[in-house]
Amino acid sequence: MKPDLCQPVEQVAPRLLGAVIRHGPVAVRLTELEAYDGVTDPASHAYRGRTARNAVMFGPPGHLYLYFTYGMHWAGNISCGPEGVGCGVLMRAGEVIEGLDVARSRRGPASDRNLARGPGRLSQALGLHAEHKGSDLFDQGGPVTLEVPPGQPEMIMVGPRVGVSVEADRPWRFWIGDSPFVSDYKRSPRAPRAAAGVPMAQRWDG
DNA sequence: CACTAGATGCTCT
DNA sequence: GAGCATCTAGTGA
Repeated sequence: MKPDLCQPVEQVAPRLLGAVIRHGPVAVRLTELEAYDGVTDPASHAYRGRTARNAVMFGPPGHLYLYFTYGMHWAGNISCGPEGVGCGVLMRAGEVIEGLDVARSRRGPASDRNLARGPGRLSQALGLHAEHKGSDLFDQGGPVTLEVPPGQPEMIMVGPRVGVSVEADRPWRFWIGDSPFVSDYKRSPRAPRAAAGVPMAQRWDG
């Protein structure tokens, strides 16, 4: 089924936990997602307006926004919000559930737990790169597809996003509470110290 | 196990 | 030129 990706992005992100992204033989069940909103969120690539890089986020919802960072990693997002609004959900981690042999060969010596734990690793395990920019994830004939099962995982957790230097306390990271296929929290060294009373992880109740 | 330094190149200012 | 929604390999315990 195709969920409503035009709800507020911090409501869409938890809704997509448990979804399965597939590229060829490799399928990954998403265990950890982060919301980025172009209007209210200075941590979003879309906050400063449309550019060549982030244009996919301003396009129709349900497309793949891929960006290259740290000189060697691709990170994948699901574009959200109506056309003209730059929102996205970062796929931060997942569990490889099909195509393990292919995923392992792409990931070298990594353990199975680390095959897709982290945005760069997830993209590498799936074999995503420049040619998949902008793919329609809900086009069954396209190279990369997303399948969202009805219902939601039992235990959803929420806490601040990993690695952002601004808005580092905003609790817009969501993950499946009992999954081992989830990142460790790491605060950006450039971010100011956490404000008092900000929980690193708490149960999410939609 | 915990911690950290360095790699590496695209994007925007 | 600065910054980056990261990752790996290395060290030390």
